[in-house]
Amino acid sequence: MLSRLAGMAVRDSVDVESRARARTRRAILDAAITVLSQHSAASLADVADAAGVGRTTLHRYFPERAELLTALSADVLARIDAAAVRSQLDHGPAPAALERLCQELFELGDILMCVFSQPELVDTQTWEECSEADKALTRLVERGHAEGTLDSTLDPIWVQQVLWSLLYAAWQHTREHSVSKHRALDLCLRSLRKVVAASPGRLAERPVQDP
Amino acid sequence: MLSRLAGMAVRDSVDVESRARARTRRAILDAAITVLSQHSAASLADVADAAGVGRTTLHRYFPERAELLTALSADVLARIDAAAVRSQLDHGPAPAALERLCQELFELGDILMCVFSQPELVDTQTWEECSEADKALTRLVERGHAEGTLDSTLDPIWVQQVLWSLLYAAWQHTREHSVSKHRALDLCLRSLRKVVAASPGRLAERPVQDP
DNA sequence: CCCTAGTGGAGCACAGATGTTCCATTAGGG
DNA sequence: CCCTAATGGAACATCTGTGCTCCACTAGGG
Repeated sequence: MLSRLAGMAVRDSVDVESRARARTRRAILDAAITVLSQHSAASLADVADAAGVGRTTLHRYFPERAELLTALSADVLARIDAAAVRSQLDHGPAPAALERLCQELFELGDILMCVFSQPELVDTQTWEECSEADKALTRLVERGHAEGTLDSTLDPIWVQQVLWSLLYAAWQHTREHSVSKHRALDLCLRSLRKVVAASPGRLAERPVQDP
Repeated sequence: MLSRLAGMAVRDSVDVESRARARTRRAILDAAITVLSQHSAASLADVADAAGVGRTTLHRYFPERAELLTALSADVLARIDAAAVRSQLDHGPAPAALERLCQELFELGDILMCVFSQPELVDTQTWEECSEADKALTRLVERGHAEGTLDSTLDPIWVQQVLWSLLYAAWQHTREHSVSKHRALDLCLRSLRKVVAASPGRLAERPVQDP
C-alpha cells in the first residue's frame, strides 16, 4: 500500500517504475551533497544543474527545499551509520576500532563537509537518540576506558567531537593546501591516535590557567 | 587628510564626531559577529535588530552587505592577530606558547565560530600573506621542531588546522552539550598538548591502511 | 538654549530564489 | 512498435532580502 503511494502513480509492479526514478533521485541527492558541501546557500537551480536535470524535475522529487534537505539529512545519516557498521566498532582493540571508523568516515568526503557547513542538517537531539553509530561509538569509548587503552579523562562526547573536527581539519587541509588525501588521512589518524591514547602516568601536568 | 575623508562630513575636530559613530559602528560589528556566527545567512535586518539600530542606520555605515562582511573580516583578523601578540609566541617553550595561543583564541568566542561558519570571511590567500599571527605561528612550530619539543612530523599548516579544529570542537562542545567553558578549554588544551607533543621514539607505528 | 549630526521608520524599486502550471519531447518498458 | 512515464523548458506569481530615498524626531555638543 505504502509503495503505491510512494510511486506517485498507480502501477502494478513496484520496482519497475523505480528504475529511472531511483536513478534520478540518487543523482539529485549526490549533486546536492557536492554543491551544498561547498556552498550551503546554493540555489536549487545550482543543484539541478549539477545533477544534470531540469529544475522542474528536481521539484517533482522534492516539492520544497525543506524536503530536499530532509532527504539529504536521512541520506547522510544512513551513510554515516553504514560507515560505523563497516568499522566493526565492537571488535578488536578500541584504538584500532576508532581508527577504522576514522578511515571509513574520511572516505565519505563531501558528505562530511555537508555536516559541517550545515549543522542544522544533523539535529543533535535526533542524532543522539536515533543514530546507531553514536551509540556504538559511545560503547567503544567506554570499552576503551575499561580496557585502559583510551584516555579515561576524555568522555565519549569529546572523543566524538575531536574525531569529527580532525576529519574536518583533514579535508580542509586537502582542499585549501595542495595536500594528497593520503597524506591528510595519515596526519588525521596520527593526531587522533595521540589524542585518545591513554596517558601513561603524568596526567593534568599543566592545568588550565585562569586569566 | 584621511581622517577628514573617513568622517563622511567636513568637521573641525576629528574625534568629536567619532564618539557616537564609533559607538554605533562597534555595536553593529559586535552584533554581526554574534548573529552571523550562529546563522551565516542571517539578513541585515536581523543584524540591525541585534545591534539595536534601525536597518537604515546600518545601511549608513555599511551601504552594501559586502562592505559589512569586509569590515567584519578585518575586525576578526585584527582580533586574532591581537590574540597572537598577547600570546608572545616567540617566548618560552614552544608547547607552552602554543597553549597560550589556544587559550587566547578560545576567549574570542563567537569570533572563532564566525570564521568557521563563513570560511569565505577569511580568504586563505590573504590570511597567509598578510596575517602576522600566521607567520608567528609558523615560526613557533618550526622553533618547536628545532627544539625537539614539537612533533616534527606535523608541519606548521597541519598544527594550525588542528589548533583551529580543536577550538571549534571545544566551542561546539559548550554549545550543544551543557559543558562549562572551563571544562571545554581544559579538554581542548589537553588534546592539543597530546597531538603536538614530540613522539618519543616509536613514530609511524601504525601506517595508514590503504583499502 | 539652539542647531545639527545622528537616527528610525515608512515606502518604493529591484533582484534572485522559489513554488507552480502547462505543454512538447523523449526514453524505456511491455 | 506503441504507449506512457519521465523529463525539460517556458512562463507566471510570489516572497524575501536588498539598496535607496525622504521625512520626522531626538540627543548631544557648541
